[in-house]
Amino acid sequence: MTRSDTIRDRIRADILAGEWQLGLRLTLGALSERYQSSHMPVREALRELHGEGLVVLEPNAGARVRGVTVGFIEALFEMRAAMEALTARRAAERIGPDHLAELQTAQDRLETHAARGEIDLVIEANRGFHAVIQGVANNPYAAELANQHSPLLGALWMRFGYSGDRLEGVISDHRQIIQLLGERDGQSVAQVAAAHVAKAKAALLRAMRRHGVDAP
Amino acid sequence: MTRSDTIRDRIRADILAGEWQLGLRLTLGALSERYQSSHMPVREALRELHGEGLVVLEPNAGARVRGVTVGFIEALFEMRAAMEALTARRAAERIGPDHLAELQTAQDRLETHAARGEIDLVIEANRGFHAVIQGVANNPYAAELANQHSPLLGALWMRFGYSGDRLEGVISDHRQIIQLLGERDGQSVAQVAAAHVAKAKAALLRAMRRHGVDAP
DNA sequence: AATCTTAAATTTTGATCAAACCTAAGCGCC
DNA sequence: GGCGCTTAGGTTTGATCAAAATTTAAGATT
Repeated sequence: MTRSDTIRDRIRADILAGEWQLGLRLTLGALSERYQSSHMPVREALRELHGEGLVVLEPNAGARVRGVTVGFIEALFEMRAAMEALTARRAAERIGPDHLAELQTAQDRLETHAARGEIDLVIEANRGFHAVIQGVANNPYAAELANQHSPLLGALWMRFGYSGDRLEGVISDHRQIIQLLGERDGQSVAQVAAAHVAKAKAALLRAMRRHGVDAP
Repeated sequence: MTRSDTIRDRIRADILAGEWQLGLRLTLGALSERYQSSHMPVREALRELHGEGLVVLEPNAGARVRGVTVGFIEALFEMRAAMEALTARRAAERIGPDHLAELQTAQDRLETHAARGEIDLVIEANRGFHAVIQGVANNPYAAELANQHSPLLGALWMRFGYSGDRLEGVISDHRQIIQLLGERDGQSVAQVAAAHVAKAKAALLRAMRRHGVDAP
């Protein structure tokens, strides 16, 4: 793990923790002092975060914090819903028994960790579940695009919580997705996948409001 | 326009021109010599191109060219189809007479340039048309994501051509989209928008094959 | 002869320094 | 007194150099 990577993660965590307010200008001097490094790793970290959407860059004017607002979250999840629906539909066309077994394994792991309340492992297992579907869909570039935001999403869940009833919903959705993929019902699985993401959006926004973020 | 910006554009053009083959390792030394600069602007340019999807980065292992293959183009346009459908549906919910007039103006400009065969201005006007729809949809972050690849797409069209019958198809699709947005028929406009992108994908792939790129 | 180890060369990453660029405050001029 | 220019401060961008990591190749050992 390179230095600019760790700095990127720390800046992301600080933004999500509300350390800096929306639109604040992030200067290289301040950041490099805060994280005890030279300017360069900070520069690269900011470009990475720009790719994740957490930071906006303007030429010759540096970087600004993009606030994690309700509008931002809604946009992010709407995009994800569209992508997941697409991926699920494609996966339904190509899935076979071996892939179904793989999917079930990922799901079993997720449920085990859920039962034990190991949130971070649940998040990781969830990523694994969706990675299997992406693999079946055989569209590596689409998967890459969809995963561009996964560190951000993981950090959001860790910060704002992953409630028990949310876990139940995820598990039931996943079971339904496995079922429908097995029946190769692309139309239905696309709808369930989109709804799955929509539920996640609602749950996250609820949790954010509970933490007093961006009330309206 | 900063130096890393121009280098970014030149690298992109060189990749699309087939200057380097798929998977070739791009070393900082070679690139900085080729473009007569130091390492740093090249580094930033490569990170930008990584965001566009033209280059893959691995820690401590530098950058590799991602070939503009059929699979890559298909993935890119499938994502765009999903996004455009989403945006169009949202726009249908919110559009008003003033926005419709704005859209018609953009379309008129596109048709004027098309009649004169000014391809580069057509591409620009086309971006304008879709920008209006994105504005109406009022989802700036989704728009940003969708536009992340627009320099790449523009370069692709410039390189592989924009045939006359393709122009006709674009114009007719756009007219239909305006019509359906005016009727606030979100369901239909989403379908037309998705089909619009699908046609673009087919046209581009045809043009690429004509140029002998990635035959299968 | 093949494989593991080790060392050299190349390459990426990080630090420091110089130059170009925006921002803003102070001064003179109308 | 208000407006525009100039200059000074700070910030981003670019260049150069040092250090860490990786890859390549050669040599020794089994």
